[in-house]
Amino acid sequence: MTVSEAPNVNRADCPSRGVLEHVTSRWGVLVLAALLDRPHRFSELRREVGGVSEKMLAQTLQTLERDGFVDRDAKPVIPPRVDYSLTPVGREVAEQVWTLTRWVESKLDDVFAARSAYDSARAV
Amino acid sequence: MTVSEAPNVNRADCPSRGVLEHVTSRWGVLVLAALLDRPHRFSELRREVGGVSEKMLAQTLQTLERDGFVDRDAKPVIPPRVDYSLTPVGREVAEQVWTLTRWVESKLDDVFAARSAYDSARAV
DNA sequence: CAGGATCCGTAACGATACTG
DNA sequence: CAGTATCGTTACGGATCCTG
Repeated sequence: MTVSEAPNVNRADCPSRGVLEHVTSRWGVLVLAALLDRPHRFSELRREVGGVSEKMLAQTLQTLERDGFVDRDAKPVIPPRVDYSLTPVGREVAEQVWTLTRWVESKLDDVFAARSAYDSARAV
Repeated sequence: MTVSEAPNVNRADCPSRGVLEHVTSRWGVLVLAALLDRPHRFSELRREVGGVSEKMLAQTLQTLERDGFVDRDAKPVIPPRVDYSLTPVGREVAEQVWTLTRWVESKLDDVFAARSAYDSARAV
């Protein structure tokens, strides 16, 4: 857990940075959380995530698919039907991220209290 | 865009989103990782993180301090000396984020393999 | 229905200069 | 040394239109 054990990690251009960014991005966490529940179609995800544009949802899904976290199953039917689900490794990340998210939520009260203290200490 | 339809936690404007963003941001993770090792001064952090501008480091530290994750100890001396360290709750987040980061790194090979497969499948 | 292509505004970021 | 202030750029995200 010490940084000195992995010095190269502490760099902005570390390759893990990109992956971490993908799974913790604004829409990434929400998509992973939704897929953690069950597979979803494109429009289902759009509705469940809420507030995401088509462009960003498609982009998010593509990067997650490319990283090997999401499986895309496009059925050759009319009208098109595409199902998204988590790969085994994708399920692992999703659970980690979701755990972190839950933890953050459990500490929200502390955070808000800290913010109030911080703000009132500066409000002259 | 009506987000109000979204029933569960899966909402873009969820309050935990902001906090999560702060601790998983580009510089946030690196600052937390550095402070997990030991307290640092401002310029120490700048050197250790590497590639961060003064502006972004200051901003990152302020956000983390406001959320109650980082403690700022400014000593009234000339020249100024400011030490940053993790609060108890800050240490918890830092460990969580650091765990996630290491996990991502342990899966980097899989990710790169998945990317190669994805790219070569489209290169045609 | 699923997504590509395009246009465009904002705000995040970096570099620099300046201050207590 | 530890920041703040200002400015220019970029890239991210949203809205819209279009297609298989």
